[in-house]
Amino acid sequence: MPAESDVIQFEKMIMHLSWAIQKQLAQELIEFHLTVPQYVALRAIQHEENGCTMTRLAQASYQVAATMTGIIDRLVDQGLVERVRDASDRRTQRVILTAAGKNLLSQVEIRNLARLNGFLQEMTPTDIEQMLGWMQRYLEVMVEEQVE
Amino acid sequence: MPAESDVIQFEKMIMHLSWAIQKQLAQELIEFHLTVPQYVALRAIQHEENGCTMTRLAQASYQVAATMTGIIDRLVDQGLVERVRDASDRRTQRVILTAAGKNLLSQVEIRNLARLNGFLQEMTPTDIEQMLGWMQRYLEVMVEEQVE
DNA sequence: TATTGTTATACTCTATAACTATA
DNA sequence: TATAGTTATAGAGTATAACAATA
Repeated sequence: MPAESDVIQFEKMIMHLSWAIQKQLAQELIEFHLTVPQYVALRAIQHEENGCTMTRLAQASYQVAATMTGIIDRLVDQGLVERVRDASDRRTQRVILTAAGKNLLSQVEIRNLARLNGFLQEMTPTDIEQMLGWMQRYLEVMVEEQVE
Repeated sequence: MPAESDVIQFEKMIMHLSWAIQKQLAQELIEFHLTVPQYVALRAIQHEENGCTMTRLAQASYQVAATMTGIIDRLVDQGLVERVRDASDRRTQRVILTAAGKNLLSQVEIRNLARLNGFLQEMTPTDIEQMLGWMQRYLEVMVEEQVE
């Protein structure tokens, strides 16, 4: 059983850090003319092979479908994604990345990885494995179990 | 030097986790009629002895002063904080928690700590110390150095 | 009837620029 | 002049409810 003071400090750190990371990400995305929710959506689309349906996109982004509509509208306006009607089920929209969208995502990724190296170079491979495992576990216990 | 694939996986995990934590926090705060920025502000005020100035509050929340005005307005409307003019410098506002504000914060804290215990009980005290150290270091290297 | 997605609406968050009051 | 804070404005994100099209 963990010490009470450690739990309190842990809670404080998680709150501060997750907020700070999001605010700083927002800052960095400005030069790419992206907001954080837009970036989250782009990455969700990127991880799907044949385009991502709006329902899937909403789930992956922890958003309501109506919210996604607005976010995708703005990405379409910027020419970063396109909506394609599914042939087999004409209710479904498949959102796909354009060439410009893929290009922009890889630029942001390069930037992210370069910055992250500054932190990870202090760590041993074992440290990194351990952190990855803990973050994965945190996600399972603290987030995914809650979203029932 | 860390493996390339670990860096990529780490970046992916940090992005996903910090976003997921914030979205889930937002979800939990609904029943307390709070938004995440409001909660962040309340906690910043809590950590100051004699009330928190708007400028300090903006810094602590990584926000612009004008944004804080609106957030504090809504907290005042809810009766959770009050604005008090500083006697020595009448330009300065000191924002303080009301009894209701303190009470609400402690309710949220109880909830947070209870949930966190589910995760931390799997960990040894050494694990927790190590995670705290890494999170602290991440904050220093990846966030605070950037906010020059 | 159920599902997919959008539209309408109302409110919060956000930054920029212009402003007021005080130092 | 400089600083602390607010107001005005415009746009993005957010959820709820009502809706259209398709299954």
